[in-house]
Amino acid sequence: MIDKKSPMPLYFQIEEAIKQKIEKGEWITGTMISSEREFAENYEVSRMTVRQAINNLVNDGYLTRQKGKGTFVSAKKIEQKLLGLTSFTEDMRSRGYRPASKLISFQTISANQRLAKALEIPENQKIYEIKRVRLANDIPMAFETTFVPAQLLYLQESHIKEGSLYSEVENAGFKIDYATQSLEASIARDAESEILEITKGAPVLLIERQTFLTNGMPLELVHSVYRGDRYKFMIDMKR
Amino acid sequence: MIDKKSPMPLYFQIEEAIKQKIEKGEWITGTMISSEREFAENYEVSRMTVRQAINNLVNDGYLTRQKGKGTFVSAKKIEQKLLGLTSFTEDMRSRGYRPASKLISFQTISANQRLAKALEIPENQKIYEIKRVRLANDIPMAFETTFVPAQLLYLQESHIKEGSLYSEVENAGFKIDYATQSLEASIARDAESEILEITKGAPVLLIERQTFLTNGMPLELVHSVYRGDRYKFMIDMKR
DNA sequence: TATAACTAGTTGTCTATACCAGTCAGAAAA
DNA sequence: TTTTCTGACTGGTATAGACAACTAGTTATA
Repeated sequence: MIDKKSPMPLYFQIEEAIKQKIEKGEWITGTMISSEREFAENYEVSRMTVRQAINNLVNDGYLTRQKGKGTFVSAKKIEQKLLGLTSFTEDMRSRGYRPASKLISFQTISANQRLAKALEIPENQKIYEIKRVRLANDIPMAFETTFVPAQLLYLQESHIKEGSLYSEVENAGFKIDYATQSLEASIARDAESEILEITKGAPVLLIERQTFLTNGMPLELVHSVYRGDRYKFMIDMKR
Repeated sequence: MIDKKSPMPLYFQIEEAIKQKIEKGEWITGTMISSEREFAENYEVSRMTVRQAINNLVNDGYLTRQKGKGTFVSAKKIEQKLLGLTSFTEDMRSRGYRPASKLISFQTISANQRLAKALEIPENQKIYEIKRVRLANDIPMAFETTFVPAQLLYLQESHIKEGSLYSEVENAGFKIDYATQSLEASIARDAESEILEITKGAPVLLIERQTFLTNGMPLELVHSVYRGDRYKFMIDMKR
């Protein structure tokens, strides 16, 4: 259950164990979980370690504490879904599609004024330009161009083809923090209509996303052209 | 500085002290703050107490930790802007436009199957249908159709014309909690192109929003058609 | 000169313990 | 029977210390 020799921190293992019980429905909303002292005894760890695990779950909204009473499973929150800063892959999976990508081009270019500003780097600095077609069940869904400052991490074509960009980012020790997006309706241009296999003049959804790391540095600028006939952008917002 | 006799927890006092330095600009973005051991010594508390204070500030986005290096002041927080569940009026104001509305029609209709489902009411129940043109600096920006269950609150044409729908909702003692939205690109149909003063076939952004109250009841279903050439939907998301 | 080992500093994890502050049920007192 | 108190539970705060993992600069070594 809990492996004291594992390189994973004990509190993290406990955290995952509790999270699983909740997500598997074993502990439903309102269930009072074991007390901190009970956990400590069962897992043979100190109470403070249990508290660290529970703290994280409280912060993530899985649990709520009540002094003198106990710790309870929260109502399943929209917030998990909320504000989903998701990748194309996650997004499509959650819709029940099989996501895939086709790399169109991968090259290193010099930042023009607009890119330099968006990525907060000096002009003419090197950046990667990644062009991909995004597929859902083998049907073209979007044409995506990603710009990443080359100084931030070293990328090769194989990284893009085999893994996701975001896993490379995490390998490099960075963490994604937030993004600002803009969405607008437009009309497919020649090149886009061909790649997306739609007629010229068909409606498309243009999405531009700027992603930031926890240290405040911009990670990427992504320009996407989604097929208007196949893609709906879904979002939940809380007051 | 820190009052050990105060009923306020020590970690909370330390938390506030650090937060103040950041908010007053004394510690700017990127500043490395004192190490946990230094704080502990200065304040004459244990390191774990300092950690609790810093933990909270990290969770709130004020600080970021880097193992082996130190703890640093984060880039400006964006959470306030985040999560904007805003009305058209607020949205336009924040962009520097002068918002206005023109009421096209106001009537009571019976819920068809789709509306009944979206508003979680029995079929054929009465609902208000409000059609409005939304203007920014007197230029048509969107054509909006709102559906509200009549049982929820009593509405008159004057309410819509003079005040906002949301203020009526609050007067009735309800509180808006969250909304789910979908956005997609499309093409202006005849009626829409006329009202929005654009050519037929011009790109438009279709936004459908379902708003829920704190008690979980749906308040409204809003279907909007925004001009693709004038409107960009902006959103910030946090990981 | 280049490389490896060391060192002092940082945050990260974990322990064992203590006492405080609410909650609630059952025992004792009215 | 009703009220009050007590005790055993809950999470909340705080301590002092230990060692691990990582960073960056310095020193010793090949």
